[in-house]
Amino acid sequence: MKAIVHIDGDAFFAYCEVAQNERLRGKPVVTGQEKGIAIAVSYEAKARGVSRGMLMGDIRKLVPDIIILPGNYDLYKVISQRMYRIVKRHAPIVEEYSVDECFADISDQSDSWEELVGIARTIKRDLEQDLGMTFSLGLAPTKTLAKVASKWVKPAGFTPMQERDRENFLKDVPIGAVWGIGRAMSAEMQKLNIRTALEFTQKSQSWIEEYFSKPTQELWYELNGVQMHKVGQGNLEKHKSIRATRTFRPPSKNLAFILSELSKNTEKACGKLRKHNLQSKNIYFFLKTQAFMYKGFELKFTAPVTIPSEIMNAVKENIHKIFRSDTQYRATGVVLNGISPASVHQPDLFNMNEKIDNRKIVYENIDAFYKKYPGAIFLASSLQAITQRKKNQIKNKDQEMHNLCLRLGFPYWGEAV
DNA sequence: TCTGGGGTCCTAGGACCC
DNA sequence: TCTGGGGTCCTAGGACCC
Repeated sequence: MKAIVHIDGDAFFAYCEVAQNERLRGKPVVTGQEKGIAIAVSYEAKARGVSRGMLMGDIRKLVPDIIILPGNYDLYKVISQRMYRIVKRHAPIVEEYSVDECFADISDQSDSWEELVGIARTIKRDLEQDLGMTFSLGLAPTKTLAKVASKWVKPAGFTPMQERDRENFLKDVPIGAVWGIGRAMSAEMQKLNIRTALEFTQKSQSWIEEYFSKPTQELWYELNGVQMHKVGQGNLEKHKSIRATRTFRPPSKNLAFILSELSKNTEKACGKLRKHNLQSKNIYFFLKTQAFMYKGFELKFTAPVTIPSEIMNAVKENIHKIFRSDTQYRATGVVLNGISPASVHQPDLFNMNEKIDNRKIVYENIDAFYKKYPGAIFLASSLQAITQRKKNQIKNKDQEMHNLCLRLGFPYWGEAV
């Protein structure tokens, strides 16, 4: 018998804060102070009308005694790792799906449904006792059904879904609420007169194969209780790509400004790359137009890179392939693909290693310095992006550090680096 | 919701090759 | 070789997720 548990932390970031500070318990709490919008909302705050994405100013008006906290992502990560450890005590196969969610395959633990339910309950009890916060769990024959089940009762819910009650659940699930059905697919389903998950599952296999592509076909099987997606044991640490993007306002058609935004994003992405001791070979950079269209270009390096100025030189050479001076852009982004551990050093033919190594040493120093004074160092090519923020009166940590940097007379690191 | 940021996976269609 | 058919590889962009 297939038995998959889906485990979902309730308003995870908010209750991590509560678990760390008992005085917050029972009070309305939101995180996201540094972004100015609510990122996580405790159920006490939800009960009083606060929702995700709401502006902090509006929240204060609505709930004067609200507790607003900045995100503490290191803390959430530590608690997340404890969560995985607890689940792994009871299940051999655990997929770390996101910081607050995981799947566990307990199929082989027992042939009795009652016992499987017992195991899931034990996982829930241990999580809540050890971590001081609540979780919602679903137990079902496939991952997709387990997702439906864990959402059924929230917060602190536990919902077992056996094959025989599957249809009873699915008749009340709007098709757009199913994991894997987004806005576009949802609209298509409406056109085909499919409103609920049950209606979708009742279509014939041949009909599904005619109308939908692979991912949606797999969803059909999953919702019909046939496992298509195994619980993988992948670790979130192994990323395949690293990305940095930023939206700016107002939109711009100024090439120099856009290049400076790309430079900023490149520095950010490379910082993350070096922090994880990785290197990248394929770098994709893109512009996002005001009309939400993307135009991008992929740079392929023969030897892996970790250093922003090398990338920016190539970006500048190629930007004209995607940039149109008559188009307004609202964001830029840089994606590092082809990632490998930095220790795998590819010797290159032209004996450039010495030069590269010197730069690496400089950047090792920069990374150490950055830890002490976040935001204090950046490429000269990022300068315009930073001064633009000043114009926009955006007060944030970066800006403060920039001012501090000016006051203290730190040098800017130019492209000579 | 006129729309943030960081990820993954899929696919149509172009390039290239018999 | 004005022109068929079919395979493979690659990439830009779409769709979805948290």
